[in-house]
Amino acid sequence: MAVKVAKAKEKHEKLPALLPSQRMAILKALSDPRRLEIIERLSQCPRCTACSDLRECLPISAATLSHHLKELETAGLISIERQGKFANLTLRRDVWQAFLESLQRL
Amino acid sequence: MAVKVAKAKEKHEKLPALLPSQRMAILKALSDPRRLEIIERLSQCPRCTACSDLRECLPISAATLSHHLKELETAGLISIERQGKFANLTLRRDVWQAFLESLQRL
DNA sequence: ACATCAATTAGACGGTTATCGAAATGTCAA
DNA sequence: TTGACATTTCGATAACCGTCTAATTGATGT
Repeated sequence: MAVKVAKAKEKHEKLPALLPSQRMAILKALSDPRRLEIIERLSQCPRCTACSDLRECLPISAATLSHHLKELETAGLISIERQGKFANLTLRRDVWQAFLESLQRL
Repeated sequence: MAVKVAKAKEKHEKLPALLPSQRMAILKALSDPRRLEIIERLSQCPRCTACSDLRECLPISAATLSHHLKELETAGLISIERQGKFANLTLRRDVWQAFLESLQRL
């Protein structure tokens, strides 16, 4: 999923512009306060141990958090790297940048 | 409503940063395909005669369009200038710019 | 005054979504 | 193996939201 984006990041290639449908998916994903806060926190930490850390800040159940994370992942904004019991989240800064540019281009 | 923004535009002042609540309101407003398309169209035309023009493009009833316009106005993204029977819409480009910057600042 | 037209409001309906508790899955350590 | 722990999935519930039709408001021209 969203393979091109990951490859482009590794190879320092220029990202293709976001499709309108991808832009819409991201906007929908950002239209919830908890999800926006997750993105904000991920953007501040270079690495963020997942739910464990996030659940200390957000007043939601583990189930709800898991739901939001899946939404963000589906929208392409974060990647979830599972390691044993835990899950590490990272903001996809290249996708985020492409998203901002697609809004600037209007 | 959003008086400071309008004044700042006229006087070429620097806009204050968006409050988190304003940013959230704008994100919510943009999370609907029709509203995003309205913003897109407004950004292309320097002046856009309201519902008359928009309804030719959007497959929605007048009532639904009116609802969406009110949402965009409440979020601060557009201003509606009523002249007799008609309503003229304009994108608040200063608010839009402030919104983009508040996302870049993350 | 009246008819017409643009836009808004009111009210209802159906689909979507955020949320939870409970159960399931999977991992690690003793 | 067994138990504890992190995360996900399931099923249900309540609130929200986009949409419509019908009725209303307000302005214009005859």
